[in-house]
Amino acid sequence: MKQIEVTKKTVVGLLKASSKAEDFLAKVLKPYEISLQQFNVLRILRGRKEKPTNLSTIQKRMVHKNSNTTRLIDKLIEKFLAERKTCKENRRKIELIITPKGKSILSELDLVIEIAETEILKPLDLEEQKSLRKLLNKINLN
Amino acid sequence: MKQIEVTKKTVVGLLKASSKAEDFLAKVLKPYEISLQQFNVLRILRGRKEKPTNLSTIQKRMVHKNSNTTRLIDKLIEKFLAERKTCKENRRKIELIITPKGKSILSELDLVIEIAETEILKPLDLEEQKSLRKLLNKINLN
DNA sequence: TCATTATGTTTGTGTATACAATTATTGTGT
DNA sequence: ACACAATAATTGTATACACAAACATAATGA
Repeated sequence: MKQIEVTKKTVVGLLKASSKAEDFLAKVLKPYEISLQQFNVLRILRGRKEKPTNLSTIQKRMVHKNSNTTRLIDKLIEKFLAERKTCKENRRKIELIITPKGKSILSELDLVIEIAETEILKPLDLEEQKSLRKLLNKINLN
Repeated sequence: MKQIEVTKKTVVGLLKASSKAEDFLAKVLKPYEISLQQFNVLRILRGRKEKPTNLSTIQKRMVHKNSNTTRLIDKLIEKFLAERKTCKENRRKIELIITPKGKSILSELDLVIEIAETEILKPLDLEEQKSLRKLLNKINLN
Protein backbone atom coordinates (compact mmCIF):
# COMPACT_ATOMS: atom_id res chain seq x y z
CA MET A 1 0.00 0.00 0.00
CA LYS A 2 1.23 3.46 -0.88
CA GLN A 3 2.23 5.92 1.83
CA ILE A 4 -0.66 8.24 1.07
CA GLU A 5 -3.18 5.40 1.31
CA VAL A 6 -1.88 4.44 4.72
CA THR A 7 -2.03 8.07 5.82
CA LYS A 8 -5.60 8.46 4.61
CA LYS A 9 -6.81 5.34 6.32
CA THR A 10 -4.98 6.16 9.50
CA VAL A 11 -6.57 9.61 9.71
CA VAL A 12 -10.03 8.16 9.11
CA GLY A 13 -9.34 5.51 11.73
CA LEU A 14 -8.32 8.20 14.17
CA LEU A 15 -11.49 10.22 13.61
CA LYS A 16 -13.67 7.15 13.90
CA ALA A 17 -12.10 5.85 17.07
CA SER A 18 -12.34 9.22 18.70
CA SER A 19 -15.91 9.76 17.61
CA LYS A 20 -16.80 6.40 19.06
CA ALA A 21 -15.07 7.20 22.33
CA GLU A 22 -16.78 10.57 22.58
CA ASP A 23 -20.19 9.10 21.95
CA PHE A 24 -19.57 6.53 24.63
CA LEU A 25 -18.34 9.02 27.19
CA ALA A 26 -21.16 11.45 26.44
CA LYS A 27 -23.63 8.64 26.97
CA VAL A 28 -22.41 7.79 30.44
CA LEU A 29 -22.41 11.49 31.39
CA LYS A 30 -25.89 12.05 30.02
CA PRO A 31 -27.80 10.98 33.14
CA TYR A 32 -25.85 13.56 35.13
CA GLU A 33 -26.69 16.26 32.60
CA ILE A 34 -23.05 17.09 32.15
CA SER A 35 -21.47 17.32 28.72
CA LEU A 36 -18.04 15.91 27.98
CA GLN A 37 -16.63 19.39 27.67
CA GLN A 38 -18.13 20.52 30.95
CA PHE A 39 -16.69 17.42 32.57
CA ASN A 40 -13.25 18.20 31.20
CA VAL A 41 -13.38 21.76 32.52
CA LEU A 42 -14.36 20.47 35.94
CA ARG A 43 -11.43 18.08 35.87
CA ILE A 44 -9.09 20.89 34.93
CA LEU A 45 -10.37 22.96 37.85
CA ARG A 46 -9.97 20.11 40.27
CA GLY A 47 -6.52 19.35 38.94
CA ARG A 48 -5.48 22.86 39.89
CA LYS A 49 -6.44 22.15 43.51
CA GLU A 50 -7.47 25.30 45.30
CA LYS A 51 -5.65 27.54 42.87
CA PRO A 52 -8.14 29.70 41.00
CA THR A 53 -7.86 29.30 37.27
CA ASN A 54 -8.53 31.87 34.65
CA LEU A 55 -10.40 31.30 31.45
CA SER A 56 -7.49 31.46 29.05
CA THR A 57 -5.61 28.84 31.06
CA ILE A 58 -8.59 26.55 30.84
CA GLN A 59 -8.86 27.07 27.09
CA LYS A 60 -5.25 26.09 26.64
CA ARG A 61 -5.80 22.83 28.46
CA MET A 62 -9.10 21.86 26.94
CA VAL A 63 -9.23 18.86 24.68
CA HIS A 64 -11.35 20.69 22.17
CA LYS A 65 -10.11 24.22 22.19
CA ASN A 66 -13.53 25.60 22.45
CA SER A 67 -14.25 28.94 20.91
CA ASN A 68 -16.79 29.74 23.52
CA THR A 69 -15.65 28.78 26.94
CA THR A 70 -17.55 31.61 28.59
CA ARG A 71 -20.93 30.08 27.91
CA LEU A 72 -19.71 26.60 28.72
CA ILE A 73 -18.66 27.86 32.12
CA ASP A 74 -21.98 29.65 32.53
CA LYS A 75 -23.57 26.22 32.52
CA LEU A 76 -21.31 24.99 35.31
CA ILE A 77 -22.11 28.07 37.35
CA GLU A 78 -25.85 27.69 36.79
CA LYS A 79 -25.54 24.23 38.29
CA PHE A 80 -23.40 25.52 41.18
CA LEU A 81 -20.49 23.32 40.17
CA ALA A 82 -18.08 26.24 39.79
CA GLU A 83 -17.72 29.83 40.90
CA ARG A 84 -16.46 32.83 38.99
CA LYS A 85 -14.88 35.97 40.36
CA THR A 86 -12.79 38.67 38.80
CA CYS A 87 -9.08 38.51 39.45
CA LYS A 88 -7.82 41.21 41.81
CA GLU A 89 -4.38 41.62 40.26
CA ASN A 90 -5.64 41.85 36.71
CA ARG A 91 -9.23 42.85 36.45
CA ARG A 92 -9.48 41.71 32.85
CA LYS A 93 -9.13 38.17 34.05
CA ILE A 94 -11.62 36.01 35.84
CA GLU A 95 -10.87 33.29 38.32
CA LEU A 96 -12.70 30.03 38.42
CA ILE A 97 -12.87 27.55 41.25
CA ILE A 98 -14.68 24.29 41.60
CA THR A 99 -17.31 24.21 44.34
CA PRO A 100 -17.73 21.41 46.90
CA LYS A 101 -20.79 20.32 44.94
CA GLY A 102 -18.65 20.22 41.80
CA LYS A 103 -16.05 18.10 43.53
CA SER A 104 -18.61 15.72 44.86
CA ILE A 105 -20.27 15.17 41.49
CA LEU A 106 -16.87 14.78 39.90
CA SER A 107 -15.92 12.01 42.29
CA GLU A 108 -19.11 10.18 41.37
CA LEU A 109 -18.29 10.63 37.71
CA ASP A 110 -14.72 9.39 38.08
CA LEU A 111 -15.92 5.85 38.48
CA VAL A 112 -18.33 5.75 35.57
CA ILE A 113 -15.79 7.45 33.34
CA GLU A 114 -13.13 4.93 34.29
CA ILE A 115 -15.45 2.12 33.40
CA ALA A 116 -16.25 3.75 30.08
CA GLU A 117 -12.61 4.38 29.27
CA THR A 118 -11.73 0.81 30.06
CA GLU A 119 -14.56 -0.38 27.86
CA ILE A 120 -13.41 1.79 24.95
CA LEU A 121 -9.87 0.42 25.08
CA LYS A 122 -10.92 -3.10 25.93
CA PRO A 123 -9.69 -4.48 22.59
CA LEU A 124 -6.14 -3.42 23.46
CA ASP A 125 -3.92 -4.99 26.08
CA LEU A 126 -1.65 -2.89 28.29
CA GLU A 127 1.32 -2.97 25.93
CA GLU A 128 -0.84 -2.01 22.96
CA GLN A 129 -2.34 0.88 24.90
CA LYS A 130 1.11 2.11 25.80
CA SER A 131 2.27 2.05 22.23
CA LEU A 132 -0.97 3.72 21.05
CA ARG A 133 -0.45 6.43 23.62
CA LYS A 134 3.12 6.96 22.46
CA LEU A 135 2.05 7.34 18.84
CA LEU A 136 -0.78 9.72 19.69
CA ASN A 137 1.54 11.83 21.81
CA LYS A 138 3.82 12.29 18.85
CA ILE A 139 0.94 13.71 16.89
CA ASN A 140 -0.18 15.93 19.73
CA LEU A 141 3.20 17.45 20.39
CA ASN A 142 3.68 18.44 16.78
CA MET B 1 2.13 3.24 35.77
CA LYS B 2 -1.10 1.51 36.64
CA GLN B 3 -3.29 0.07 33.91
CA ILE B 4 -6.07 2.58 34.58
CA GLU B 5 -3.66 5.50 34.34
CA VAL B 6 -2.43 4.31 30.97
CA THR B 7 -6.01 3.87 29.80
CA LYS B 8 -6.99 7.36 30.93
CA LYS B 9 -4.06 9.02 29.25
CA THR B 10 -4.52 7.03 26.09
CA VAL B 11 -8.18 8.05 25.79
CA VAL B 12 -7.31 11.70 26.35
CA GLY B 13 -4.53 11.41 23.78
CA LEU B 14 -6.98 9.93 21.32
CA LEU B 15 -9.48 12.75 21.79
CA LYS B 16 -6.79 15.38 21.50
CA ALA B 17 -5.19 13.98 18.38
CA SER B 18 -8.52 13.64 16.69
CA SER B 19 -9.64 17.10 17.69
CA LYS B 20 -6.45 18.50 16.28
CA ALA B 21 -6.89 16.60 13.04
CA GLU B 22 -10.48 17.74 12.69
CA ASP B 23 -9.60 21.36 13.27
CA PHE B 24 -6.90 21.11 10.66
CA LEU B 25 -9.11 19.45 8.07
CA ALA B 26 -11.99 21.84 8.71
CA LYS B 27 -9.61 24.73 8.20
CA VAL B 28 -8.49 23.61 4.77
CA LEU B 29 -12.11 22.98 3.75
CA LYS B 30 -13.28 26.35 5.02
CA PRO B 31 -12.43 28.38 1.89
CA TYR B 32 -14.61 25.98 -0.11
CA GLU B 33 -17.48 26.42 2.35
CA ILE B 34 -17.73 22.70 2.86
CA SER B 35 -17.79 21.18 6.32
CA LEU B 36 -15.84 18.05 7.17
CA GLN B 37 -19.04 16.07 7.46
CA GLN B 38 -20.32 17.31 4.13
CA PHE B 39 -16.99 16.36 2.59
CA ASN B 40 -17.25 12.87 4.01
CA VAL B 41 -20.73 12.39 2.62
CA LEU B 42 -19.54 13.52 -0.80
CA ARG B 43 -16.71 11.03 -0.61
CA ILE B 44 -19.12 8.26 0.31
CA LEU B 45 -21.30 9.14 -2.67
CA ARG B 46 -18.36 9.18 -5.03
CA GLY B 47 -17.10 5.92 -3.62
CA ARG B 48 -20.36 4.28 -4.63
CA LYS B 49 -19.71 5.28 -8.25
CA GLU B 50 -22.96 5.75 -10.13
CA LYS B 51 -24.93 3.61 -7.69
CA PRO B 52 -27.52 5.77 -5.92
CA THR B 53 -27.17 5.63 -2.18
CA ASN B 54 -29.88 5.93 0.38
CA LEU B 55 -29.69 7.92 3.53
CA SER B 56 -29.44 5.06 5.99
CA THR B 57 -26.50 3.60 4.07
CA ILE B 58 -24.72 6.92 4.29
CA GLN B 59 -25.38 7.16 7.99
CA LYS B 60 -23.83 3.75 8.55
CA ARG B 61 -20.66 4.80 6.77
CA MET B 62 -20.29 8.24 8.25
CA VAL B 63 -17.40 8.91 10.58
CA HIS B 64 -19.62 10.74 13.02
CA LYS B 65 -22.89 8.93 12.94
CA ASN B 66 -24.81 12.09 12.59
CA SER B 67 -28.24 12.34 14.06
CA ASN B 68 -29.34 14.68 11.37
CA THR B 69 -28.15 13.59 8.00
CA THR B 70 -31.23 14.99 6.25
CA ARG B 71 -30.29 18.59 6.89
CA LEU B 72 -26.63 17.94 6.19
CA ILE B 73 -27.62 16.62 2.78
CA ASP B 74 -29.92 19.59 2.24
CA LYS B 75 -26.80 21.73 2.28
CA LEU B 76 -25.15 19.64 -0.40
CA ILE B 77 -28.25 19.89 -2.54
CA GLU B 78 -28.52 23.65 -2.07
CA LYS B 79 -25.02 23.88 -3.48
CA PHE B 80 -25.88 21.51 -6.36
CA LEU B 81 -23.25 19.02 -5.22
CA ALA B 82 -25.72 16.17 -4.86
CA GLU B 83 -29.19 15.21 -6.03
CA ARG B 84 -32.00 13.51 -4.17
CA LYS B 85 -34.81 11.43 -5.58
CA THR B 86 -37.19 8.98 -4.03
CA CYS B 87 -36.43 5.33 -4.62
CA LYS B 88 -38.86 3.64 -7.02
CA GLU B 89 -38.77 0.20 -5.43
CA ASN B 90 -39.29 1.45 -1.92
CA ARG B 91 -40.81 4.85 -1.74
CA ARG B 92 -39.80 5.32 1.87
CA LYS B 93 -36.22 5.52 0.77
CA ILE B 94 -34.44 8.30 -0.98
CA GLU B 95 -31.57 7.97 -3.36
CA LEU B 96 -28.64 10.28 -3.45
CA ILE B 97 -26.16 10.79 -6.24
CA ILE B 98 -23.22 13.10 -6.57
CA THR B 99 -23.51 15.66 -9.37
CA PRO B 100 -20.75 16.48 -11.86
CA LYS B 101 -20.22 19.72 -9.94
CA GLY B 102 -19.86 17.68 -6.76
CA LYS B 103 -17.30 15.41 -8.41
CA SER B 104 -15.33 18.32 -9.74
CA ILE B 105 -15.14 20.11 -6.40
CA LEU B 106 -14.25 16.85 -4.72
CA SER B 107 -11.31 16.31 -7.03
CA GLU B 108 -10.06 19.77 -6.16
CA LEU B 109 -10.43 18.96 -2.48
CA ASP B 110 -8.62 15.64 -2.75
CA LEU B 111 -5.33 17.39 -3.10
CA VAL B 112 -5.68 19.84 -0.24
CA ILE B 113 -7.00 17.09 2.01
CA GLU B 114 -4.07 14.86 1.15
CA ILE B 115 -1.69 17.61 2.06
CA ALA B 116 -3.49 18.20 5.33
CA GLU B 117 -3.56 14.51 6.21
CA THR B 118 0.12 14.20 5.48
CA GLU B 119 0.80 17.21 7.66
CA ILE B 120 -1.21 15.78 10.55
CA LEU B 121 0.68 12.50 10.51
CA LYS B 122 4.02 14.08 9.69
CA PRO B 123 5.52 13.13 13.09
CA LEU B 124 5.04 9.44 12.26
CA ASP B 125 6.99 7.43 9.71
CA LEU B 126 5.31 4.84 7.53
CA GLU B 127 5.79 1.97 9.96
CA GLU B 128 4.45 4.00 12.84
CA GLN B 129 1.40 4.99 10.83
CA LYS B 130 0.76 1.37 9.98
CA SER B 131 0.91 0.32 13.58
CA LEU B 132 -1.26 3.25 14.66
CA ARG B 133 -3.80 2.27 12.07
CA LYS B 134 -3.79 -1.31 13.28
CA LEU B 135 -4.40 -0.27 16.86
CA LEU B 136 -7.18 2.16 15.93
CA ASN B 137 -8.85 -0.50 13.81
CA LYS B 138 -9.03 -2.79 16.79
CA ILE B 139 -10.91 -0.11 18.69
CA ASN B 140 -13.21 0.59 15.78
CA LEU B 141 -14.18 -3.01 15.17
CA ASN B 142 -15.16 -3.57 18.76
C1' DT C 1 -58.32 -6.81 4.25
C1' DC C 2 -57.28 -4.18 7.97
C1' DA C 3 -55.05 -3.14 12.22
C1' DT C 4 -50.26 -3.45 13.92
C1' DT C 5 -45.48 -3.14 13.63
C1' DA C 6 -41.29 -1.98 11.34
C1' DT C 7 -38.55 0.90 8.36
C1' DG C 8 -36.85 5.22 6.32
C1' DT C 9 -36.80 9.94 6.36
C1' DT C 10 -38.13 14.51 7.89
C1' DT C 11 -39.29 18.14 11.10
C1' DG C 12 -39.61 20.76 15.72
C1' DT C 13 -37.17 22.44 19.34
C1' DG C 14 -33.69 23.34 22.51
C1' DT C 15 -28.80 23.45 23.10
C1' DA C 16 -24.03 23.88 21.47
C1' DT C 17 -20.62 25.72 18.56
C1' DA C 18 -17.95 28.93 15.46
C1' DC C 19 -16.63 33.38 14.18
C1' DA C 20 -16.62 38.15 14.44
C1' DA C 21 -17.43 42.25 16.83
C1' DT C 22 -17.49 44.49 21.31
C1' DT C 23 -16.25 45.80 25.97
C1' DA C 24 -13.05 46.32 29.65
C1' DT C 25 -8.57 46.61 31.38
C1' DT C 26 -3.67 46.76 31.11
C1' DG C 27 0.86 47.67 28.95
C1' DT C 28 3.91 50.53 26.04
C1' DG C 29 6.19 54.19 23.52
C1' DT C 30 6.66 58.98 22.96
C1' DA D 1 0.15 61.67 30.77
C1' DC D 2 -1.96 60.18 26.66
C1' DA D 3 -2.82 57.83 22.39
C1' DC D 4 -2.37 53.21 20.71
C1' DA D 5 -1.76 48.50 20.81
C1' DA D 6 -2.28 44.11 23.36
C1' DT D 7 -4.74 41.03 26.32
C1' DA D 8 -8.92 38.86 28.52
C1' DA D 9 -13.41 37.89 28.48
C1' DT D 10 -18.16 38.49 26.79
C1' DT D 11 -21.92 38.99 23.54
C1' DG D 12 -24.48 38.83 18.84
C1' DT D 13 -25.64 36.07 15.33
C1' DA D 14 -25.76 32.43 12.19
C1' DT D 15 -25.13 27.73 11.72
C1' DA D 16 -24.77 22.95 13.36
C1' DC D 17 -26.14 19.33 16.25
C1' DA D 18 -28.86 16.03 19.38
C1' DC D 19 -32.99 14.02 20.55
C1' DA D 20 -37.64 13.06 20.26
C1' DA D 21 -41.80 13.20 17.80
C1' DA D 22 -44.09 13.01 13.48
C1' DC D 23 -44.87 11.44 8.96
C1' DA D 24 -44.96 8.26 4.98
C1' DT D 25 -44.62 3.82 3.20
C1' DA D 26 -44.07 -1.10 3.49
C1' DA D 27 -44.34 -5.68 5.62
C1' DT D 28 -46.76 -8.88 8.65
C1' DG D 29 -50.26 -11.51 10.77
C1' DA D 30 -54.96 -12.52 12.42
